Amino acid sequence: MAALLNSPSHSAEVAIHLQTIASSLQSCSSLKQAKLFHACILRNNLPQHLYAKLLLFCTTSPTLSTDALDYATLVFQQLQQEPTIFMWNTIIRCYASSNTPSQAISFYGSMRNRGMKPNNYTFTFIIKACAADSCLFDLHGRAIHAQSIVFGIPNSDVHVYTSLVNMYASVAGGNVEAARSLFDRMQYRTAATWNAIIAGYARKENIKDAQELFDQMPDKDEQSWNVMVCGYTKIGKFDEAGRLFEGMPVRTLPSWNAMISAYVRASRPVEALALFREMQIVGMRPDEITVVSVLPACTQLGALESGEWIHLYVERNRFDRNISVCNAIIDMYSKSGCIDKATAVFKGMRKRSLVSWNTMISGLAIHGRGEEASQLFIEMESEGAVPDDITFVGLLNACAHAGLVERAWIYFENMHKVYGIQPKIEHYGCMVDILGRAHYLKEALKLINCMPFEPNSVILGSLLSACRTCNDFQFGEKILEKLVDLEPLNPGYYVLLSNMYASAGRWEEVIRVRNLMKNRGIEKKPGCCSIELDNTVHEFVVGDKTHQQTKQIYAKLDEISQKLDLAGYVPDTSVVLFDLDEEGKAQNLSVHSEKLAVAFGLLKTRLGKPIRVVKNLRVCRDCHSAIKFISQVYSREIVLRDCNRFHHFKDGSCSCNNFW
DNA sequence: GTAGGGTTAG
Repeated sequence: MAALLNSPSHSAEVAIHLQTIASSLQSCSSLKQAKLFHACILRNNLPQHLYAKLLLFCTTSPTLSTDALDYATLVFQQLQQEPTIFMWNTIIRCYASSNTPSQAISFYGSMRNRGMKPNNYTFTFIIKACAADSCLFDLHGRAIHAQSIVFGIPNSDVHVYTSLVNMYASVAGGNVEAARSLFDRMQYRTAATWNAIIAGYARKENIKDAQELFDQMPDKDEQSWNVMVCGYTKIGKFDEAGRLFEGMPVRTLPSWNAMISAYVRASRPVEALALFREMQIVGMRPDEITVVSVLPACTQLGALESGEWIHLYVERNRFDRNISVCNAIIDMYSKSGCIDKATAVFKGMRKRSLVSWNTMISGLAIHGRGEEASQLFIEMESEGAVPDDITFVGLLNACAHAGLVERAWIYFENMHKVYGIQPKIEHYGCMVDILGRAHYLKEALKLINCMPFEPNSVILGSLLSACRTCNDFQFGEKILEKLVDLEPLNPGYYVLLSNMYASAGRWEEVIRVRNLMKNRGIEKKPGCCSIELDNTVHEFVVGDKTHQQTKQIYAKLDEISQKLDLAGYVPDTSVVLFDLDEEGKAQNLSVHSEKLAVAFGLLKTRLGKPIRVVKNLRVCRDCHSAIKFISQVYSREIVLRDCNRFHHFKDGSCSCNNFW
């Protein structure tokens, strides 16, 4: 090829090489090579049909990069002659499955303007584009269906009609009934047609019709089973899904991926990880999708060891070129307490998406690294990334966890003024939170009053914590009652209310609230802590005695308690809900899930290794103070994730500066 | 020389 580039263009010589070029293009594997061929075509003034080959190559490489797509577009736009229908189809097909399907429709528009008549291939591609985006469907879906009839596509065309069935059945604003009536009128159907309509029913959580068609389907293929598995997981019927999964003739990679992602979506990370391990035992190799699906399971659990293992797997298999994979790893590390590792992955990425920046900024925020988050935002802008509303949630959270009131105001005002993003209720929530923590209760109220939304439970919740910070019990009580009205089944508010009365010593009120809960059948969500050791997650609730090593754990607790006494720790009994005497309260505190998990961590890990604990609720005030002491007395770094943020305990203090 | 359906995303 290089020889062809340099040699003078003798038409005879070129003709000899034509065949070579055409066949090489098919096996050519990099964009760089494609460019070389392009140069070759230009240099030798080779015929137009080779451009078709070139386009085809650029757009069918196994992982279609945006670079290849951009390049193909350039080639297409610079064609000297009018493109053939094949070329139009090639470029449209490519955009239909890209992340900008609207471009496919634009190209179709130009094609029509230039008088080119679409064929059956064209329709499958533009229908696919409409199926990918509900806005596109709303704008063009039905019109394109009508045009297919105008241009003479018969309903015996199984490809076009399957695409149509899929479009109506899958798009958010479509309807399965329209898809069904097309399906019923089709002369020929393939497995793809059946799967499309069954998936449509399953997506709409109409498992009955899905199952009925599945039972009628003549030749089921592997995908048919996957569709049903997904359908059952979607409505929470994991037993049924599991039975299908176990019983299907062939379990393909998507089958495993479907089950794993379903468990993760249902917040059942333990089962997701178990399946992930099982698939490797049976010799199924995880791909990028598996990894993106399973990583949030590690994130949910704070299961750092499993997460690290997956990171290693990603590097070995070169999945780290995939932006989504990296984003999931960054999120896993930052939510598992390793913000520095998250930063390292972020820095190592060759290309980043908006999600990458947002994930990193939110990660820094939950670790209280407000300055670094702000710095990253500057870097983000200098690299030309455009922030969205989620970026600002991250930035405001960063200010909240670091107590940066002034900076928060600037972001809040600029988001509309400079970036044209209307603040949503979550942004107001962040601001109320920030103002409240800084004791600006009046300003917080003022902001709520001029907000264009009705205050929801999040806003009221932030206001409530502001009342606690400012010790305004009367106002706090009012807000709480409103919250209990707003969400009468949320146990958290009753507990808060009860706590508030308890700390004021108003025990009759405490009993009244607790009876209210009882009468309404509401149970307090039990606080639960988990700690991962040797790839196993151990869970503890208050006063837990179910662990195999309970005896040792309680002995360790005794030892801790003695050492803490000597160090000057005094239990903060104001946090106890019940009307116990002081000794009883201290007893209750000493077996909180946080302390059990930390005791177990001290027992089972060697000196110098940080102890990582995850709590499902907010960390208790007394445990927070006790763990500070433990970090000093035992010279141990303890990283605790609660439902809001991270606490890094070291040498007797915590990274949150007592803000949480 | 192009086609249809299933699995991911803060």
